[in-house]
Amino acid sequence: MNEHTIINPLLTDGSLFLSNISVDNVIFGYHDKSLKVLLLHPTAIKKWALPGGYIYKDETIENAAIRVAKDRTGLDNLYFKQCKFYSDPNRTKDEEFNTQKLEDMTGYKLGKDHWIFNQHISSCFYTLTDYSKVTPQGDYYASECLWFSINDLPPLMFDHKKMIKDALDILRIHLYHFPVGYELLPEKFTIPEIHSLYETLLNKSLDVRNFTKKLLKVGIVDKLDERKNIGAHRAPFLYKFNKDVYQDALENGMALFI
Amino acid sequence: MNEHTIINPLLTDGSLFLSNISVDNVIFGYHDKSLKVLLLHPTAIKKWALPGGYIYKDETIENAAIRVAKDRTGLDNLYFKQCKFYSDPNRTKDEEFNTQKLEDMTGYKLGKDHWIFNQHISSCFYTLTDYSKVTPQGDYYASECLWFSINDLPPLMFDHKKMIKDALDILRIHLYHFPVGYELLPEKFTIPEIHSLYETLLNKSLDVRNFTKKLLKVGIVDKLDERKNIGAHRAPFLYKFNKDVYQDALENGMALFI
DNA sequence: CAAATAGTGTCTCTTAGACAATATCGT
DNA sequence: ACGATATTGTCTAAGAGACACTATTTG
Repeated sequence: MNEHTIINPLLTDGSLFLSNISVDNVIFGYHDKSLKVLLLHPTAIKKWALPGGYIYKDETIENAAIRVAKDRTGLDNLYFKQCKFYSDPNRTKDEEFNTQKLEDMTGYKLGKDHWIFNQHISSCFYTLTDYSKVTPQGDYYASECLWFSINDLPPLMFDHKKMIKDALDILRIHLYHFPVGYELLPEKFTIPEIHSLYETLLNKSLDVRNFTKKLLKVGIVDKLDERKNIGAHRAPFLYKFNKDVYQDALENGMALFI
Repeated sequence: MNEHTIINPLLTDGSLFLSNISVDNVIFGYHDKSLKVLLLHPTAIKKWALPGGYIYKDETIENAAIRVAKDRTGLDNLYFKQCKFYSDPNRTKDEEFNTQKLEDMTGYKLGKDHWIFNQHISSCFYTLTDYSKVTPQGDYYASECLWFSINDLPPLMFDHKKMIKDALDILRIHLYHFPVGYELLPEKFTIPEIHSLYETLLNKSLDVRNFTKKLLKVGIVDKLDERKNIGAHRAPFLYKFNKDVYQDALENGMALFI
Protein backbone atom coordinates (compact mmCIF):
# COMPACT_ATOMS: atom_id res chain seq x y z
CA MET A 1 0.00 0.00 0.00
CA ASN A 2 1.21 3.48 -0.74
CA GLU A 3 1.51 5.96 2.06
CA HIS A 4 0.15 9.40 1.48
CA THR A 5 0.67 12.28 3.85
CA ILE A 6 -2.56 13.93 4.75
CA ILE A 7 -3.09 16.89 2.52
CA ASN A 8 -6.00 19.21 2.02
CA PRO A 9 -7.58 18.46 -1.35
CA LEU A 10 -9.19 21.88 -1.40
CA LEU A 11 -5.74 23.40 -1.75
CA THR A 12 -4.75 21.25 -4.70
CA ASP A 13 -5.72 21.45 -8.34
CA GLY A 14 -7.01 17.90 -8.12
CA SER A 15 -4.41 16.47 -10.44
CA LEU A 16 -3.16 14.04 -7.81
CA PHE A 17 -6.53 12.33 -7.76
CA LEU A 18 -8.67 10.37 -10.13
CA SER A 19 -11.37 12.62 -11.52
CA ASN A 20 -15.05 12.16 -11.07
CA ILE A 21 -14.77 9.50 -8.45
CA SER A 22 -14.66 9.54 -4.70
CA VAL A 23 -14.95 7.16 -1.78
CA ASP A 24 -17.36 7.33 1.12
CA ASN A 25 -17.06 5.17 4.15
CA VAL A 26 -19.79 4.06 6.50
CA ILE A 27 -17.68 3.41 9.57
CA PHE A 28 -19.75 1.42 12.00
CA GLY A 29 -18.66 1.45 15.60
CA TYR A 30 -19.71 -1.27 17.97
CA HIS A 31 -19.13 -1.45 21.67
CA ASP A 32 -21.01 -2.95 24.54
CA LYS A 33 -24.31 -3.57 22.78
CA SER A 34 -24.47 -0.31 20.95
CA LEU A 35 -24.00 0.44 17.27
CA LYS A 36 -22.90 3.82 15.99
CA VAL A 37 -21.76 5.52 12.82
CA LEU A 38 -18.90 7.97 12.53
CA LEU A 39 -19.88 11.30 11.02
CA LEU A 40 -18.13 14.54 10.24
CA HIS A 41 -19.48 18.01 10.65
CA PRO A 42 -18.04 20.59 8.29
CA THR A 43 -18.13 23.80 10.26
CA ALA A 44 -20.57 26.34 8.84
CA ILE A 45 -22.55 23.66 7.09
CA LYS A 46 -25.69 22.56 8.80
CA LYS A 47 -25.43 18.94 7.82
CA TRP A 48 -23.20 16.07 8.69
CA ALA A 49 -21.35 13.84 6.25
CA LEU A 50 -19.75 10.46 5.95
CA PRO A 51 -15.98 10.37 6.05
CA GLY A 52 -14.87 10.32 2.45
CA GLY A 53 -12.10 11.27 0.16
CA TYR A 54 -10.56 11.08 -3.24
CA ILE A 55 -8.47 8.42 -4.85
CA TYR A 56 -4.81 9.02 -5.54
CA LYS A 57 -3.76 8.01 -8.99
CA ASP A 58 -1.38 5.40 -7.66
CA GLU A 59 -3.72 3.59 -5.30
CA THR A 60 -6.69 1.29 -5.60
CA ILE A 61 -10.12 2.30 -4.54
CA GLU A 62 -9.96 -0.18 -1.70
CA ASN A 63 -6.79 1.41 -0.41
CA ALA A 64 -8.38 4.82 -0.60
CA ALA A 65 -11.22 3.55 1.58
CA ILE A 66 -8.74 2.07 4.03
CA ARG A 67 -6.78 5.31 4.11
CA VAL A 68 -9.90 7.38 4.74
CA ALA A 69 -10.92 5.14 7.61
CA LYS A 70 -7.45 5.21 9.07
CA ASP A 71 -7.28 8.98 8.95
CA ARG A 72 -10.51 9.28 10.93
CA THR A 73 -10.06 6.43 13.36
CA GLY A 74 -6.36 5.79 13.57
CA LEU A 75 -7.14 2.11 13.06
CA ASP A 76 -5.69 -0.29 10.56
CA ASN A 77 -6.65 -3.79 9.55
CA LEU A 78 -10.33 -3.22 9.73
CA TYR A 79 -13.09 -5.29 8.21
CA PHE A 80 -13.97 -3.68 4.90
CA LYS A 81 -16.67 -4.44 2.44
CA GLN A 82 -17.50 -2.72 -0.77
CA CYS A 83 -21.19 -1.85 -0.88
CA LYS A 84 -22.42 -0.01 -3.92
CA PHE A 85 -21.62 3.02 -5.90
CA TYR A 86 -23.75 6.05 -6.30
CA SER A 87 -23.70 7.71 -9.65
CA ASP A 88 -26.74 9.94 -9.97
CA PRO A 89 -25.41 12.98 -11.83
CA ASN A 90 -27.22 15.22 -9.35
CA ARG A 91 -26.15 13.42 -6.23
CA THR A 92 -23.93 16.16 -4.90
CA LYS A 93 -26.32 19.01 -5.50
CA ASP A 94 -27.03 20.22 -2.00
CA GLU A 95 -27.91 23.70 -0.85
CA GLU A 96 -25.35 23.34 1.90
CA PHE A 97 -22.53 22.58 -0.52
CA ASN A 98 -21.49 25.65 -2.48
CA THR A 99 -18.57 27.94 -3.08
CA GLN A 100 -19.77 30.60 -0.69
CA LYS A 101 -20.09 28.29 2.28
CA LEU A 102 -16.84 26.52 1.59
CA GLU A 103 -14.99 29.81 1.23
CA ASP A 104 -16.54 31.23 4.38
CA MET A 105 -15.70 28.11 6.26
CA THR A 106 -12.15 27.61 5.12
CA GLY A 107 -11.09 31.16 4.45
CA TYR A 108 -9.68 30.04 1.10
CA LYS A 109 -10.53 31.62 -2.21
CA LEU A 110 -11.79 28.59 -4.11
CA GLY A 111 -13.89 29.95 -6.94
CA LYS A 112 -16.97 28.47 -8.54
CA ASP A 113 -15.02 26.16 -10.80
CA HIS A 114 -13.00 24.41 -8.17
CA TRP A 115 -12.71 20.74 -9.10
CA ILE A 116 -14.31 19.72 -5.85
CA PHE A 117 -17.65 20.77 -7.34
CA ASN A 118 -17.20 18.45 -10.29
CA GLN A 119 -19.45 15.47 -10.64
CA HIS A 120 -18.23 12.60 -8.50
CA ILE A 121 -19.40 9.04 -8.51
CA SER A 122 -19.01 7.70 -5.03
CA SER A 123 -18.04 4.19 -4.23
CA CYS A 124 -19.23 3.29 -0.80
CA PHE A 125 -17.64 0.92 1.67
CA TYR A 126 -18.53 -0.05 5.15
CA THR A 127 -16.11 -0.73 7.95
CA LEU A 128 -16.51 -2.25 11.36
CA THR A 129 -14.64 -0.89 14.35
CA ASP A 130 -14.68 -1.07 18.09
CA TYR A 131 -15.56 2.52 18.86
CA SER A 132 -14.04 2.40 22.32
CA LYS A 133 -10.66 2.12 20.62
CA VAL A 134 -11.24 5.13 18.40
CA THR A 135 -10.53 8.77 19.00
CA PRO A 136 -12.37 10.35 16.10
CA GLN A 137 -10.22 12.77 14.14
CA GLY A 138 -11.67 15.67 12.18
CA ASP A 139 -10.32 16.34 8.74
CA TYR A 140 -9.28 19.27 6.65
CA TYR A 141 -12.67 20.84 6.53
CA ALA A 142 -14.62 19.22 9.32
CA SER A 143 -13.60 20.01 12.84
CA GLU A 144 -16.23 17.84 14.48
CA CYS A 145 -16.10 14.10 14.16
CA LEU A 146 -18.50 12.17 16.32
CA TRP A 147 -20.20 8.84 16.78
CA PHE A 148 -23.96 8.80 16.27
CA SER A 149 -26.38 6.08 17.16
CA ILE A 150 -27.73 4.61 13.94
CA ASN A 151 -31.21 5.20 15.28
CA ASP A 152 -30.65 8.89 15.81
CA LEU A 153 -28.86 10.38 12.84
CA PRO A 154 -28.51 14.11 12.24
CA PRO A 155 -29.35 15.68 8.86
CA LEU A 156 -26.91 14.38 6.29
CA MET A 157 -25.43 15.78 3.12
CA PHE A 158 -25.95 14.43 -0.37
CA ASP A 159 -27.10 10.84 -0.50
CA HIS A 160 -25.31 9.87 2.68
CA LYS A 161 -28.43 8.86 4.54
CA LYS A 162 -29.22 6.36 1.82
CA MET A 163 -25.65 5.13 1.93
CA ILE A 164 -25.93 4.39 5.62
CA LYS A 165 -29.22 2.60 5.18
CA ASP A 166 -27.87 0.56 2.28
CA ALA A 167 -24.66 -0.25 4.14
CA LEU A 168 -26.60 -1.48 7.15
CA ASP A 169 -28.82 -3.63 4.96
CA ILE A 170 -25.80 -5.09 3.23
CA LEU A 171 -23.98 -5.63 6.52
CA ARG A 172 -26.95 -7.57 7.83
CA ILE A 173 -27.04 -9.80 4.79
CA HIS A 174 -23.29 -10.29 5.06
CA LEU A 175 -23.65 -11.44 8.64
CA TYR A 176 -25.24 -14.63 7.35
CA HIS A 177 -22.49 -15.27 4.85
CA PHE A 178 -19.28 -13.86 6.20
CA PRO A 179 -17.71 -14.02 9.61
CA VAL A 180 -17.63 -10.84 11.61
CA GLY A 181 -15.99 -10.11 14.88
CA TYR A 182 -12.29 -10.34 14.47
CA GLU A 183 -11.89 -6.59 14.78
CA LEU A 184 -14.69 -6.14 17.28
CA LEU A 185 -13.96 -8.74 19.89
CA PRO A 186 -10.88 -9.45 21.93
CA GLU A 187 -8.80 -12.39 20.79
CA LYS A 188 -10.46 -14.50 23.44
CA PHE A 189 -14.11 -13.73 23.92
CA THR A 190 -17.16 -15.22 25.59
CA ILE A 191 -20.43 -16.42 24.15
CA PRO A 192 -22.36 -13.57 25.76
CA GLU A 193 -20.00 -11.15 24.07
CA ILE A 194 -20.33 -12.49 20.56
CA HIS A 195 -24.02 -13.09 21.12
CA SER A 196 -24.58 -9.46 22.04
CA LEU A 197 -22.57 -8.38 19.03
CA TYR A 198 -24.80 -10.28 16.62
CA GLU A 199 -27.97 -9.20 18.40
CA THR A 200 -26.92 -5.59 18.19
CA LEU A 201 -25.87 -5.69 14.57
CA LEU A 202 -29.05 -7.47 13.50
CA ASN A 203 -31.20 -5.55 15.95
CA LYS A 204 -33.05 -8.67 16.96
CA SER A 205 -32.82 -11.21 19.72
CA LEU A 206 -31.28 -14.57 19.02
CA ASP A 207 -31.81 -17.62 21.18
CA VAL A 208 -28.47 -18.05 22.86
CA ARG A 209 -28.63 -21.86 22.90
CA ASN A 210 -29.33 -22.16 19.19
CA PHE A 211 -26.84 -19.42 18.44
CA THR A 212 -24.07 -21.21 20.28
CA LYS A 213 -24.87 -24.52 18.64
CA LYS A 214 -24.64 -22.98 15.19
CA LEU A 215 -21.37 -21.19 15.81
CA LEU A 216 -19.85 -24.47 16.96
CA LYS A 217 -21.32 -26.51 14.16
CA VAL A 218 -20.01 -24.18 11.48
CA GLY A 219 -16.69 -24.45 13.27
CA ILE A 220 -16.01 -20.75 13.22
CA VAL A 221 -15.24 -20.68 16.96
CA ASP A 222 -13.35 -23.05 19.23
CA LYS A 223 -14.10 -23.39 22.90
CA LEU A 224 -11.10 -22.91 25.17
CA ASP A 225 -10.36 -24.47 28.48
CA GLU A 226 -10.31 -21.12 30.21
CA ARG A 227 -12.90 -18.91 31.72
CA LYS A 228 -13.12 -15.17 31.97
CA ASN A 229 -13.42 -13.65 35.42
CA ILE A 230 -16.30 -11.21 35.29
CA GLY A 231 -16.57 -10.49 39.01
CA ALA A 232 -19.71 -11.25 40.87
CA HIS A 233 -21.08 -13.82 38.47
CA ARG A 234 -20.48 -17.18 37.03
CA ALA A 235 -17.31 -17.11 34.93
CA PRO A 236 -18.08 -17.65 31.26
CA PHE A 237 -15.89 -19.83 29.06
CA LEU A 238 -13.59 -18.20 26.60
CA TYR A 239 -13.67 -18.95 22.89
CA LYS A 240 -11.62 -17.92 19.95
CA PHE A 241 -12.10 -17.88 16.23
CA ASN A 242 -10.83 -20.86 14.31
CA LYS A 243 -8.36 -19.13 12.06
CA ASP A 244 -8.62 -21.56 9.14
CA VAL A 245 -12.39 -21.71 9.11
CA TYR A 246 -12.64 -17.96 9.60
CA GLN A 247 -10.29 -17.21 6.74
CA ASP A 248 -12.02 -19.62 4.42
CA ALA A 249 -15.39 -18.15 5.31
CA LEU A 250 -14.09 -14.64 4.69
CA GLU A 251 -12.90 -15.59 1.23
CA ASN A 252 -15.51 -18.06 0.13
CA GLY A 253 -18.53 -17.31 2.24
CA MET A 254 -20.40 -19.60 4.56
CA ALA A 255 -23.96 -20.33 5.54
CA LEU A 256 -24.63 -19.23 9.09
CA PHE A 257 -28.33 -19.30 9.61
CA ILE A 258 -28.70 -17.48 12.85
CA MET B 1 -33.03 7.08 -19.11
CA ASN B 2 -31.15 9.34 -21.46
CA GLU B 3 -30.69 8.34 -25.03
CA HIS B 4 -27.28 8.72 -26.55
CA THR B 5 -26.53 8.20 -30.19
CA ILE B 6 -23.67 5.84 -30.71
CA ILE B 7 -20.49 7.80 -31.15
CA ASN B 8 -16.89 6.79 -31.35
CA PRO B 9 -15.16 7.84 -28.14
CA LEU B 10 -11.79 7.71 -29.88
CA LEU B 11 -12.85 10.68 -31.98
CA THR B 12 -13.85 12.82 -29.02
CA ASP B 13 -11.76 14.73 -26.54
CA GLY B 14 -13.41 12.77 -23.74
CA SER B 15 -15.20 15.73 -22.29
CA LEU B 16 -18.60 14.12 -22.71
CA PHE B 17 -17.62 11.37 -20.35
CA LEU B 18 -16.71 11.04 -16.73
CA SER B 19 -12.97 10.77 -16.40
CA ASN B 20 -11.09 7.83 -15.03
CA ILE B 21 -14.03 5.53 -14.93
CA SER B 22 -15.44 3.01 -17.32
CA VAL B 23 -17.93 0.18 -17.41
CA ASP B 24 -17.35 -3.39 -18.45
CA ASN B 25 -20.09 -5.85 -18.97
CA VAL B 26 -19.97 -9.60 -18.69
CA ILE B 27 -22.88 -10.48 -20.95
CA PHE B 28 -23.78 -14.08 -20.34
CA GLY B 29 -25.77 -15.82 -23.01
CA TYR B 30 -27.78 -18.90 -22.24
CA HIS B 31 -29.59 -21.11 -24.66
CA ASP B 32 -30.44 -24.76 -24.74
CA LYS B 33 -28.11 -25.94 -21.98
CA SER B 34 -25.15 -23.90 -23.02
CA LEU B 35 -23.62 -20.84 -21.40
CA LYS B 36 -21.58 -18.32 -23.31
CA VAL B 37 -20.01 -14.91 -22.91
CA LEU B 38 -20.08 -12.14 -25.48
CA LEU B 39 -16.64 -10.86 -26.44
CA LEU B 40 -15.27 -8.30 -28.81
CA HIS B 41 -12.22 -8.56 -30.95
CA PRO B 42 -10.53 -5.29 -31.77
CA THR B 43 -9.02 -5.86 -35.18
CA ALA B 44 -5.22 -5.81 -35.12
CA ILE B 45 -5.12 -6.68 -31.45
CA LYS B 46 -4.48 -10.29 -30.62
CA LYS B 47 -6.74 -10.39 -27.61
CA TRP B 48 -10.45 -10.24 -27.01
CA ALA B 49 -12.24 -7.90 -24.65
CA LEU B 50 -15.46 -7.51 -22.74
CA PRO B 51 -17.96 -5.05 -24.13
CA GLY B 52 -17.39 -1.84 -22.28
CA GLY B 53 -17.68 1.86 -22.50
CA TYR B 54 -17.54 5.19 -20.83
CA ILE B 55 -20.10 7.02 -18.76
CA TYR B 56 -21.78 10.11 -20.09
CA LYS B 57 -21.86 12.94 -17.61
CA ASP B 58 -25.63 12.93 -17.52
CA GLU B 59 -26.23 9.24 -16.91
CA THR B 60 -25.78 6.85 -14.05
CA ILE B 61 -23.29 4.06 -14.13
CA GLU B 62 -26.14 1.56 -14.27
CA ASN B 63 -27.55 3.24 -17.34
CA ALA B 64 -24.16 3.19 -18.96
CA ALA B 65 -23.99 -0.56 -18.41
CA ILE B 66 -27.47 -0.97 -19.85
CA ARG B 67 -26.55 1.15 -22.84
CA VAL B 68 -23.39 -0.83 -23.51
CA ALA B 69 -25.31 -4.09 -23.39
CA LYS B 70 -28.01 -2.75 -25.65
CA ASP B 71 -25.49 -1.55 -28.22
CA ARG B 72 -23.95 -5.02 -28.46
CA THR B 73 -27.06 -7.15 -28.21
CA GLY B 74 -29.95 -4.95 -29.27
CA LEU B 75 -31.77 -6.13 -26.15
CA ASP B 76 -33.41 -4.05 -23.49
CA ASN B 77 -34.81 -4.94 -20.09
CA LEU B 78 -32.11 -7.42 -19.24
CA TYR B 79 -31.20 -8.76 -15.85
CA PHE B 80 -28.36 -6.64 -14.54
CA LYS B 81 -26.25 -6.93 -11.47
CA GLN B 82 -23.35 -4.84 -10.36
CA CYS B 83 -20.39 -7.03 -9.51
CA LYS B 84 -17.22 -5.33 -8.38
CA PHE B 85 -14.97 -2.60 -9.50
CA TYR B 86 -11.40 -2.93 -10.58
CA SER B 87 -9.07 -0.14 -9.67
CA ASP B 88 -5.52 -1.37 -9.87
CA PRO B 89 -3.63 1.61 -11.28
CA ASN B 90 -1.86 -0.73 -13.68
CA ARG B 91 -4.90 -2.64 -14.78
CA THR B 92 -4.96 -1.32 -18.32
CA LYS B 93 -1.29 -1.75 -19.00
CA ASP B 94 -1.28 -4.31 -21.76
CA GLU B 95 1.21 -4.78 -24.54
CA GLU B 96 -1.69 -5.07 -26.95
CA PHE B 97 -3.11 -1.70 -25.96
CA ASN B 98 -1.00 1.15 -27.22
CA THR B 99 -1.10 4.16 -29.49
CA GLN B 100 0.62 2.42 -32.36
CA LYS B 101 -1.82 -0.46 -32.53
CA LEU B 102 -4.85 1.73 -32.10
CA GLU B 103 -3.67 4.09 -34.80
CA ASP B 104 -2.86 1.27 -37.19
CA MET B 105 -6.19 -0.30 -36.53
CA THR B 106 -8.40 2.73 -36.79
CA GLY B 107 -6.43 4.86 -39.18
CA TYR B 108 -6.87 7.83 -36.84
CA LYS B 109 -4.06 9.97 -35.53
CA LEU B 110 -4.61 9.63 -31.81
CA GLY B 111 -1.35 10.53 -30.18
CA LYS B 112 0.24 9.16 -27.06
CA ASP B 113 -1.75 11.41 -24.77
CA HIS B 114 -5.18 10.48 -25.96
CA TRP B 115 -7.51 10.35 -22.97
CA ILE B 116 -8.37 6.75 -23.72
CA PHE B 117 -4.99 5.80 -22.27
CA ASN B 118 -5.77 7.54 -19.00
CA GLN B 119 -6.21 5.47 -15.91
CA HIS B 120 -9.72 4.04 -15.72
CA ILE B 121 -11.37 2.33 -12.85
CA SER B 122 -13.81 -0.17 -14.25
CA SER B 123 -17.09 -1.00 -12.68
CA CYS B 124 -18.19 -4.40 -13.79
CA PHE B 125 -21.72 -5.65 -14.32
CA TYR B 126 -23.08 -8.91 -15.50
CA THR B 127 -26.10 -9.40 -17.68
CA LEU B 128 -28.10 -12.43 -18.64
CA THR B 129 -29.46 -12.89 -22.12
CA ASP B 130 -30.91 -15.55 -24.33
CA TYR B 131 -28.19 -15.71 -26.93
CA SER B 132 -30.49 -17.09 -29.58
CA LYS B 133 -32.23 -13.73 -29.58
CA VAL B 134 -29.03 -11.78 -30.05
CA THR B 135 -27.23 -10.74 -33.18
CA PRO B 136 -23.93 -9.55 -31.76
CA GLN B 137 -22.94 -6.11 -32.98
CA GLY B 138 -19.35 -4.97 -33.20
CA ASP B 139 -18.47 -1.52 -31.98
CA TYR B 140 -16.37 1.40 -33.04
CA TYR B 141 -13.10 -0.39 -32.80
CA ALA B 142 -13.99 -4.05 -32.75
CA SER B 143 -15.39 -5.58 -35.86
CA GLU B 144 -15.79 -9.05 -34.45
CA CYS B 145 -18.29 -9.72 -31.73
CA LEU B 146 -18.86 -13.36 -30.87
CA TRP B 147 -20.19 -15.70 -28.24
CA PHE B 148 -17.63 -17.90 -26.51
CA SER B 149 -18.25 -20.84 -24.30
CA ILE B 150 -17.22 -19.94 -20.77
CA ASN B 151 -15.07 -23.06 -20.73
CA ASP B 152 -13.13 -22.08 -23.78
CA LEU B 153 -12.18 -18.42 -23.61
CA PRO B 154 -9.66 -16.79 -25.92
CA PRO B 155 -6.83 -14.60 -24.57
CA LEU B 156 -8.35 -11.53 -22.97
CA MET B 157 -7.17 -7.98 -22.49
CA PHE B 158 -6.49 -6.27 -19.20
CA ASP B 159 -8.15 -7.91 -16.22
CA HIS B 160 -11.10 -9.16 -18.21
CA LYS B 161 -10.47 -12.80 -17.54
CA LYS B 162 -10.67 -12.13 -13.82
CA MET B 163 -13.84 -10.12 -14.37
CA ILE B 164 -15.51 -13.05 -16.09
CA LYS B 165 -14.46 -15.44 -13.35
CA ASP B 166 -15.66 -13.06 -10.64
CA ALA B 167 -18.92 -12.40 -12.44
CA LEU B 168 -19.61 -16.11 -12.76
CA ASP B 169 -18.86 -16.67 -9.08
CA ILE B 170 -21.16 -13.82 -8.14
CA LEU B 171 -23.88 -15.01 -10.51
CA ARG B 172 -23.77 -18.44 -8.90
CA ILE B 173 -24.15 -16.98 -5.43
CA HIS B 174 -26.96 -14.78 -6.67
CA LEU B 175 -28.81 -17.81 -8.01
CA TYR B 176 -29.47 -18.84 -4.42
CA HIS B 177 -30.77 -15.44 -3.44
CA PHE B 178 -32.36 -13.84 -6.46
CA PRO B 179 -34.69 -15.19 -9.08
CA VAL B 180 -33.31 -15.68 -12.53
CA GLY B 181 -35.02 -16.67 -15.69
CA TYR B 182 -37.41 -13.94 -16.66
CA GLU B 183 -35.20 -12.88 -19.54
CA LEU B 184 -34.01 -16.36 -20.39
CA LEU B 185 -37.18 -18.39 -20.54
CA PRO B 186 -40.38 -17.92 -22.50
CA GLU B 187 -43.29 -16.52 -20.55
CA LYS B 188 -44.61 -20.03 -20.14
CA PHE B 189 -41.93 -22.61 -19.60
CA THR B 190 -41.60 -26.21 -18.51
CA ILE B 191 -39.83 -27.73 -15.55
CA PRO B 192 -37.23 -29.39 -17.78
CA GLU B 193 -36.46 -25.99 -19.26
CA ILE B 194 -35.93 -24.13 -16.02
CA HIS B 195 -34.17 -27.14 -14.56
CA SER B 196 -31.67 -27.20 -17.41
CA LEU B 197 -31.14 -23.47 -17.01
CA TYR B 198 -30.14 -23.81 -13.37
CA GLU B 199 -28.03 -26.87 -14.02
CA THR B 200 -26.16 -25.08 -16.76
CA LEU B 201 -25.59 -21.88 -14.82
CA LEU B 202 -24.39 -23.75 -11.74
CA ASN B 203 -22.60 -26.38 -13.77
CA LYS B 204 -23.89 -29.17 -11.60
CA SER B 205 -26.76 -31.58 -11.66
CA LEU B 206 -29.79 -30.98 -9.51
CA ASP B 207 -32.30 -33.63 -8.57
CA VAL B 208 -35.33 -32.67 -10.59
CA ARG B 209 -37.84 -33.80 -7.96
CA ASN B 210 -36.28 -31.78 -5.17
CA PHE B 211 -35.71 -28.87 -7.50
CA THR B 212 -39.39 -28.77 -8.48
CA LYS B 213 -40.53 -29.05 -4.88
CA LYS B 214 -38.39 -26.10 -3.86
CA LEU B 215 -39.48 -23.86 -6.71
CA LEU B 216 -43.09 -24.51 -5.77
CA LYS B 217 -42.54 -24.10 -2.08
CA VAL B 218 -40.82 -20.74 -2.47
CA GLY B 219 -43.77 -19.82 -4.65
CA ILE B 220 -41.67 -18.36 -7.41
CA VAL B 221 -43.46 -20.41 -10.07
CA ASP B 222 -47.09 -21.34 -10.58
CA LYS B 223 -48.16 -24.47 -12.37
CA LEU B 224 -50.55 -23.90 -15.25
CA ASP B 225 -53.30 -26.12 -16.56
CA GLU B 226 -51.64 -26.37 -19.97
CA ARG B 227 -49.02 -28.57 -21.46
CA LYS B 228 -46.42 -27.92 -24.08
CA ASN B 229 -46.43 -30.08 -27.16
CA ILE B 230 -42.90 -31.30 -27.70
CA GLY B 231 -43.56 -33.83 -30.40
CA ALA B 232 -42.73 -37.44 -29.89
CA HIS B 233 -42.73 -37.39 -26.10
CA ARG B 234 -44.92 -36.85 -23.13
CA ALA B 235 -46.17 -33.29 -23.06
CA PRO B 236 -44.72 -31.39 -20.10
CA PHE B 237 -46.80 -29.00 -18.01
CA LEU B 238 -46.27 -25.30 -18.43
CA TYR B 239 -45.40 -23.02 -15.56
CA LYS B 240 -44.97 -19.33 -15.20
CA PHE B 241 -43.30 -17.06 -12.71
CA ASN B 242 -45.46 -15.66 -9.96
CA LYS B 243 -45.04 -12.00 -10.64
CA ASP B 244 -45.47 -10.78 -7.06
CA VAL B 245 -43.16 -13.32 -5.52
CA TYR B 246 -40.62 -12.83 -8.30
CA GLN B 247 -40.59 -9.08 -7.90
CA ASP B 248 -40.28 -9.26 -4.14
CA ALA B 249 -37.44 -11.75 -4.43
CA LEU B 250 -35.67 -9.51 -6.93
CA GLU B 251 -35.83 -6.57 -4.56
CA ASN B 252 -35.46 -8.22 -1.20
CA GLY B 253 -33.79 -11.52 -1.90
CA MET B 254 -34.97 -14.98 -1.10
CA ALA B 255 -33.54 -18.25 0.12
CA LEU B 256 -33.63 -20.87 -2.59
CA PHE B 257 -31.49 -23.74 -1.47
CA ILE B 258 -31.18 -25.74 -4.62
C1' DC C 1 -44.24 -51.73 -28.47
C1' DA C 2 -40.07 -49.20 -28.37
C1' DA C 3 -37.79 -45.02 -27.48
C1' DA C 4 -37.64 -40.90 -25.34
C1' DT C 5 -38.93 -37.75 -22.05
C1' DA C 6 -42.06 -36.06 -18.10
C1' DG C 7 -43.91 -36.59 -13.67
C1' DT C 8 -44.31 -37.86 -9.15
C1' DG C 9 -43.96 -39.97 -3.62
C1' DT C 10 -41.57 -41.69 0.30
C1' DC C 11 -38.21 -42.36 3.51
C1' DT C 12 -34.44 -40.96 6.46
C1' DC C 13 -31.66 -37.96 8.59
C1' DT C 14 -30.45 -33.46 9.78
C1' DT C 15 -31.60 -29.08 11.27
C1' DA C 16 -34.38 -25.07 12.78
C1' DG C 17 -36.65 -23.34 16.31
C1' DA C 18 -39.00 -23.29 20.59
C1' DC C 19 -38.39 -23.78 25.25
C1' DA C 20 -36.49 -23.53 31.11
C1' DA C 21 -34.03 -25.55 34.57
C1' DT C 22 -29.53 -25.69 36.77
C1' DA C 23 -24.74 -24.03 37.80
C1' DT C 24 -21.62 -20.60 39.27
C1' DC C 25 -19.79 -16.52 41.24
C1' DG C 26 -19.29 -12.71 44.57
C1' DT C 27 -21.24 -10.36 48.22
C1' DA D 1 -28.95 -16.95 50.89
C1' DC D 2 -29.47 -13.89 47.13
C1' DG D 3 -28.85 -11.59 42.91
C1' DA D 4 -26.98 -11.85 38.66
C1' DT D 5 -25.27 -14.14 34.89
C1' DA D 6 -23.70 -18.47 32.32
C1' DT D 7 -24.55 -22.91 30.69
C1' DT D 8 -26.73 -26.66 28.78
C1' DG D 9 -30.46 -30.58 26.52
C1' DT D 10 -34.71 -32.08 24.55
C1' DC D 11 -38.54 -32.11 21.80
C1' DT D 12 -41.07 -31.28 17.61
C1' DA D 13 -41.74 -29.98 13.13
C1' DA D 14 -39.85 -28.92 8.84
C1' DG D 15 -36.74 -29.50 5.33
C1' DA D 16 -32.74 -31.51 2.74
C1' DG D 17 -31.37 -35.03 0.17
C1' DA D 18 -31.37 -39.60 -1.65
C1' DC D 19 -33.77 -42.51 -4.46
C1' DA D 20 -36.89 -45.30 -8.98
C1' DC D 21 -40.88 -46.32 -10.84
C1' DT D 22 -44.89 -44.99 -13.74
C1' DA D 23 -47.09 -42.10 -17.38
C1' DT D 24 -47.23 -40.04 -22.01
C1' DT D 25 -46.40 -39.37 -26.59
C1' DT D 26 -45.31 -40.55 -31.30
C1' DG D 27 -43.68 -43.49 -34.89
